[in-house]
Formats: sequence, structure tokens, C-alpha cells
Amino acid sequence: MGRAPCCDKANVKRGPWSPEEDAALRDYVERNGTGGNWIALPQKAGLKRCGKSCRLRWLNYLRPDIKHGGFTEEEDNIIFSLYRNIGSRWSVIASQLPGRTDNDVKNYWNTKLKKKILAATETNTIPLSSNPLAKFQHSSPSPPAPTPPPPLPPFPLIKTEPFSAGDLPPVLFDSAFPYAFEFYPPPPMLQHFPDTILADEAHVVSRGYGLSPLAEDVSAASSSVTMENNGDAAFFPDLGFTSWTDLLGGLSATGPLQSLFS
DNA sequence: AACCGTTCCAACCGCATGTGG
DNA sequence: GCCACATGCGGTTGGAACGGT
Repeated sequence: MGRAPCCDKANVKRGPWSPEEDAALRDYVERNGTGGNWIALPQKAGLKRCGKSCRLRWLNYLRPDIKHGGFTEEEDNIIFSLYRNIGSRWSVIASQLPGRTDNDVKNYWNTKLKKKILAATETNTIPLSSNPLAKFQHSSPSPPAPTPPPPLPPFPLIKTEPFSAGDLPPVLFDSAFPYAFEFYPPPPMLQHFPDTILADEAHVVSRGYGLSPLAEDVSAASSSVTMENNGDAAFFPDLGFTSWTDLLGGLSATGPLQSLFS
């Protein structure tokens, strides 16, 4: 037996919302709030819609703080950096873009930003090594590898215990998202950490959540660097890092990253 | 003007997760 | 711990708008 549907599809309207429906939903929510119960809301608001549909319409379109219109260069950078670091976790990415929804960000990425990044890579505006899409690109004229590498585990893993501001250096802490990443496998820059590594904005999540590994580099890094948990965060004793202070003390930032460290 | 292919985004779907009894 | 239900989330789709021929 399958899961019961969230509503009776025969008796609910589907498809695009009319201005009248929008007005009814907006009026109801502004007067009464959601009441924490979207399932009951459409009936109370006089709408022949599924509660799920109402929720989506409110969150993605009707909310007063929604920002409509094109994405800025800064938003592009944030999406790019976060996608590279955490993948398609659109709700997390959207939470860092005031007024944007996960649906917005997802659509924007799929229809525009992905192509923009691919184009930038092809014109060398973005180094291939920094491109989260590099693995999808052809590397002509060399033929594809005969055996594809095994799938990588998801990364980074996010600790479930929240941090407080004092636990981490400011560059790695944001009160809106008080979690640290436990890198698994370890970020490849910890193998080499050239002085310029952090000058590349793409290597650091814009809001300072963590240092990002590259999928393409991960398997090599994981085989040669060991990692251990030191309290709440992951460090790399083989490389001489035993704390965040050690780790950050060995790194320098230039360009757009200077503001994060100053 | 008509047709066709592409782009874009709102909306849907189903699974995952959270929560209360 | 189990179950039922509500909500959250990411992937996918449908169709309107747009541009080219």
C-alpha cells in the first residue's frame, strides 16, 4: 500500500494561480498567519487548492520579502561558491541570499549560471580546477578514462551539533548557519596549500563556511592525508594542523578574501 | 504570418525528515 | 520504538514567452 496522497486531487485546482487566488491566499496569511497547518489553510482561506500548493505559492512567490528580478554578480559568486562546496543543497544556498528562494536559485542555476560558468571555463575566465562543472566537460582531444572512478561519498559532511560564535574563527562561522564542516575526504589544498590557494575566491565559501574540496582531487587527497576529530572540528595532524588557529595561520588571503580575514 | 526550436520559471511530484501521540 | 501525519526539499515537467527562419 502506497502513501496516502496529501489531498484529494480530484477536488483541488491545479496549474497556474489566478490573481484572485493569490489575493485570497495573501489576505488570509497576512491576517491569520499559516497557523502552522498548511493542510487546513486552503479550506479556511476559501481556496480549492492543495495545502502543499498553497505553501509553495506563498513561499516562492507571495511572501512580502521575496526579491524578484535578475541575480547580481555577488549572488552569482555566492551560488557558485556554495554549489562547489555543498552541491545542490538549494535551501542552504538560498538561505544565504536574502529574498531568494530555493526554487529561484535552482532554476537560475539550471538555466543560466551553469551555462555561464561553463562558458567562463572555456574562455579560461575560471580555472578548470575551480569549476564545479569540470567533471561534466569533455577534455578533448584526450579520450575518456577507460574505467570511471568509484563514486565519491558526499562531502563535506556537516556536523549536527551547532557551534556558537566563540568556537570558530569568524571566517568559519555564521550565526545563520552555525555548523562546521567535517571534511571527508580532506580538502586537497591541505596537501599542498600554496600561498595563492586562498586567493582564489572559489576555494572559500563566500560567507565563510569552510574550505572546499574538489571532487576531482578528493580521491588523491584522501589516500595520503589522515584526519582526526579534535572536539567538534576536523583537523589534519599529518600536516601539522591541530586546531583552526593553526590551520588558518598557515594560510593567506588576497583580493576579495582579504575582507574575510581582516 | 506561421511555424518551430529554445529558454525560462512556476508548479508538481515523490521521497526524506520532523514531530506528536 | 512505532505509527501517522505534516512539512521540507530537490528533481522534474508543462507550458508560456521569446527568437529565429
